[in-house]
Amino acid sequence: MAMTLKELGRLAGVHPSTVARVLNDDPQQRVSEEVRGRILALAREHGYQPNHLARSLRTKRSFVIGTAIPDIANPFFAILFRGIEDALAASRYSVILANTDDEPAREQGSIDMLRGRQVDGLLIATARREDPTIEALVATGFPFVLVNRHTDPIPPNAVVPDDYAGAVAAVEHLIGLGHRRIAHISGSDEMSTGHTRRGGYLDTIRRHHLPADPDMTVRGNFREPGGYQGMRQLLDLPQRPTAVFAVNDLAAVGAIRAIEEAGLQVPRDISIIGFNDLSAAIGAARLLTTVRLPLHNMGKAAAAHLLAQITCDTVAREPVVIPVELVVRQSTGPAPA
Amino acid sequence: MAMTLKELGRLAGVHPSTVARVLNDDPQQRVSEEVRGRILALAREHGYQPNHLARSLRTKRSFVIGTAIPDIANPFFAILFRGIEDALAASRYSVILANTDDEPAREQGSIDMLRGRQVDGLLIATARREDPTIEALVATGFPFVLVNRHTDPIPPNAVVPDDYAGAVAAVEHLIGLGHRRIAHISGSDEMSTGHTRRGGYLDTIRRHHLPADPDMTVRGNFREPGGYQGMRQLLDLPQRPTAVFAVNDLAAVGAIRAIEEAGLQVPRDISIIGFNDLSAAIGAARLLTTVRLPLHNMGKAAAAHLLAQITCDTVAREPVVIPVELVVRQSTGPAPA
DNA sequence: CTGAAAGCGCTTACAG
DNA sequence: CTGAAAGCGCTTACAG
Repeated sequence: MAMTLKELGRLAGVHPSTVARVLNDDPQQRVSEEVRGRILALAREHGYQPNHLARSLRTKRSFVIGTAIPDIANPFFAILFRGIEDALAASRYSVILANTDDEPAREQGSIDMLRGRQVDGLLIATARREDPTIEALVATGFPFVLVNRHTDPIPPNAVVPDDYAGAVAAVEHLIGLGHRRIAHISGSDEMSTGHTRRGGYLDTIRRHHLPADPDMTVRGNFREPGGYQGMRQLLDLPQRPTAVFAVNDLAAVGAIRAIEEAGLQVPRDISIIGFNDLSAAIGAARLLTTVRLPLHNMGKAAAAHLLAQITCDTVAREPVVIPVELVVRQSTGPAPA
Repeated sequence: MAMTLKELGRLAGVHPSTVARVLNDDPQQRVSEEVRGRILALAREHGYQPNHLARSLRTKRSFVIGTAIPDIANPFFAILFRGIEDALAASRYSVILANTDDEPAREQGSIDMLRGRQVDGLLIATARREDPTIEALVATGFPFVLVNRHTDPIPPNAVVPDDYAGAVAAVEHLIGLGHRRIAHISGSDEMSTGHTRRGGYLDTIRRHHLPADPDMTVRGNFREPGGYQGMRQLLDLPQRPTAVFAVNDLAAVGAIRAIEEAGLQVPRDISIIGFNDLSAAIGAARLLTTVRLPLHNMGKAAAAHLLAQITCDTVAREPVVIPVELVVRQSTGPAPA
């Protein structure tokens, strides 16, 4: 049986509301030192822990944030989530996590569940560019922020990577190395990340008047097997690319596997560049040239953005676009002669 | 403003308790079809979601489980946690996660925070063999289960890998390949996993009358850099081992990196075996011989064990020991002549 | 079949 | 400086 204010009041011989005042350090009204000391001692002795449920019901603030994530077992989202949890814990918030496996019905179900649990706000990493669930959420005025992926057009309550600049930097790096047949293993066009990176790739190819052969873009899925399959397709082309921009590191790792299986070498025969820089998490990406995204920081920034919205009751005016940075390692090199 | 029972009652022209009865499908007392239909329609129309806070306060069941994890960004714990979340979600429980970074003070703080939030039980993946925080928790009678790591001696409310059998199988595999100088890169002896695996290694070495040189056990830390450093130590030995049992896959990957950096080859010069089988998560472990632990299932089993304890109000009589299985891949081979 | 009331453990405006 | 009361949104035993 957990200790309550009422019981503590009984033991101290005072009214429960007096106990509440000293335990909450109520700035309005002073309590005599004698009573305060007695209560504090009793609370410590019995290890009193306030019941957050009751407090939340009364104050209408739960200090819990809900997070919808495609899959916490994916290292990308695990690191993002760690950033979120770190920032939230520092502000005394807790987080309830729901995995959606990128199924729209589960995104909807998770958001309903989380709101039923009276979370103070939502961090959503599952947005598709067209997302009726999120459109409906906007209409309710409930506080939330989109992280990593945004709906179209980008709303002010979003914290996302600079996908476009990153894609441009990646492709220009390859062009700078002399490559002209540059392919792209894309993600899904339903997500802003996949769509924007593909756009950056295409624009850069065209701006440099390189061949924009439709065969040079193959569809992956943000995961290792998608990169592997995509690369196999590219290797089967009559004229294969000399360089590939993969939508993320996992796809790049899959592509490298396909290349090595085909008896070719990276970067001697084909250069590969990824996106995110998960080298610290996935050993296979240790030597990968990539576009570094400060993932843990992006999580912290998203949490901060949401807390600002909740506590200041203001709506953000601008999305936060996280800068990315080219990291040249050993998977890219000069175009073969 | 969220819809409440009271408001719904007002709209339907009935008492709030009647609304509660139909929405909760109260089996005790029947409600007329007419009233029931009216209420159901209204609830749907207004998207009524019950307030879990209020319900939990009243019923003293929050349907929330607290989980203490060293670091969700570590793929091992991310996969374990995914199993936990899957099992919990299937039973309509939510989970609040706290990262402790293996700091005892944060384990204590997390458990206090979680209990303050009135979770129905705790899943603890941060136990040390001697753990005053957990000892104190036992004394309170609060429901919890230890997962992956246990306090000593192993309590009934634990779900852990068969560390001992796995270590024995790993070392016997190496012995079967003809190795006699077999080293161990250990984890920490403060954790049951590290301690038990080291015990299994030593016992097996001795049972087969192989040299049990103290230099053959080096201390790692369950992570890649620990494996790397440990292997460097082993390579510096006057007589280096021909095979190494690493406490887990991450350490094994680090060991392989050290071996390759030294210009040697796996398994031609040195065989390496890991533990866990994270090959699906970390590409670098793709070809690693290891002891497979069904991690996702262990998470599910731990959650089930806890839910049984909560709903049946019975205390488990036996710990659950998850069987492990040797997976032979390409990092182990015959001892060099 | 439905209403009225009590109470979960807090917070907080109102008295005195 | 402290008490008494109301109320957050539910559930549930008690009436009728």
